[in-house]
Amino acid sequence: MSQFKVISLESIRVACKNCTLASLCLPMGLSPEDVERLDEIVKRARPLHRGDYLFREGDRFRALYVVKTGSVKTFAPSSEGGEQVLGFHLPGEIIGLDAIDKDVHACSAKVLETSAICEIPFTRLEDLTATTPSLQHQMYRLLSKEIGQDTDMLLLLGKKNAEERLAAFLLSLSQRLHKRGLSPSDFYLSMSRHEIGNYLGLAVETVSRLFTRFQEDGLMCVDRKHIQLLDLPALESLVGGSGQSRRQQQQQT
Amino acid sequence: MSQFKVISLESIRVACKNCTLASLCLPMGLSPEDVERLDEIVKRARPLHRGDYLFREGDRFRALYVVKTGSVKTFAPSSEGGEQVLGFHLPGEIIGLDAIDKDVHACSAKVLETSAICEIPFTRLEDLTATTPSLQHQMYRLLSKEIGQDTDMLLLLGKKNAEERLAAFLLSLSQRLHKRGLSPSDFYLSMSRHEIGNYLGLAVETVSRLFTRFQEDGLMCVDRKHIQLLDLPALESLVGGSGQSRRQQQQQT
DNA sequence: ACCTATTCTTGATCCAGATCAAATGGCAGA
DNA sequence: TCTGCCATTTGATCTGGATCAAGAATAGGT
Repeated sequence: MSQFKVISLESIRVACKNCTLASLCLPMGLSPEDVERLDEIVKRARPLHRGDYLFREGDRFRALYVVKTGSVKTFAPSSEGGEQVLGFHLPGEIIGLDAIDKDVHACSAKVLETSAICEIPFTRLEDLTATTPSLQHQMYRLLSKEIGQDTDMLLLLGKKNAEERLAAFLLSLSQRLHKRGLSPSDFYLSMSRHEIGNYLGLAVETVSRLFTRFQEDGLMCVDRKHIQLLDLPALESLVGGSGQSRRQQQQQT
Repeated sequence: MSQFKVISLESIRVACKNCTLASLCLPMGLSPEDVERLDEIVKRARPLHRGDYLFREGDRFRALYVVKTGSVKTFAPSSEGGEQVLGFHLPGEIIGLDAIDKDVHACSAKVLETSAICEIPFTRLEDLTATTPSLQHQMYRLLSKEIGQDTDMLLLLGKKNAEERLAAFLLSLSQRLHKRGLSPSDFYLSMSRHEIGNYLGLAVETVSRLFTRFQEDGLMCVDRKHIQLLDLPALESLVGGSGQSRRQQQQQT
């Protein structure tokens, strides 16, 4: 029995060098030898299930996590009991970078559907990057990229209306899935309308109404959690801003 | 004349090891020898004036910038001509981390008042961190901290109302100035109401009205750009959320 | 000191999206 | 298959803060 378990774990043993997501993950641009060394510290890719936590707010920071398959949401408690969804993480995306500073997780990470997650002990990674300049550079880029993404989100929450936000959200998913070799126009939403609304700073009802409207306008086809984007260009022009909707605030400060 | 200039530049030559901001900046926690090495690559702390740019959106990324005195705002163009203020940067704070990933600045940085800025060529810094584990760790923490701050901002824009946003903004300034040895309750705002509103996702008029209201409520004293916070605890309880204002959306997704 | 442009303040009105309310539809568990 | 709970949708109403519209206070330039 315990032997079975070992075998089972071995069978799903991570192998960065064979991972189809390598080009999106840390190994990107590393030499084969460097990937080999990285491979040795990556701990496991055990399957987790909907509702499982990778870590909780307040947990000591130990490792970074990479989604191999499935999806994860991160969220932080807001004042007075509610929560703010901080992000949805798809295959190839790294979770936990925000905890390096304080050595404690300030948010929780919860698995949205059955997922395989790689775990990278941070101390060991740090040691490795100290002797592998290309990996160090990769880490800097990764951290920097995260900042850039947060910036995009600030722009979205600060300047865009409901319609633009949902369109941007759908396009973001589309683009990220596409990079992972999946269909950019046909996918499942592993998160609830509630979570989407929370993430985008909108009420559930608004999200629901927008899905309906986008469908009526022929932009997409919605069936429960199954989404088909029928008119990417139109969605892109929606995000661009203006379109025919209300005038935006033109602040030049 | 050119000799004068050289002397002048020399006189303001950065010396991390003597900098009063060292504990907030990169040298934090470095050994004297490491600081010495860092010192050698920091380029200058030339004085800049209101309206000067450290860099503009689209510029090639070359260096990180640290505010020594004064203040800087960073902002990105939003769709349709407006701009989104991304942050205000006070002494000891580092600017440009978001550009490492793409090697191009996605935002612009503009000086708000006469300021002294240190410039740290990134390539040289990166080389240095590769041979100085403590500095590498410092860099990771720095990048991570930036992500954490963006996260806080997402929470603010996604979940807080106008009153809470402005209170949070004032307290943030207060706390940051305090860390720099300045008064936490008496300071000047180097940015306009417009810029504050833009940053917080509010209209100028709303910011102005809130300043008036906070003053009427005895929370603070506003005279043009001169601010005195009279009741820090009250401001903190405002940020906390609830208070007596409208109920918040309690989303547990 | 004077003039002009800009920033800030204050008041009136409007509206996107939140909130409230209720019906419908899925799905997990027995 | 049935039951009950939760997610989603749809409709009606409400409201915080945006927008519109003037003044008032400042700062900068000459």
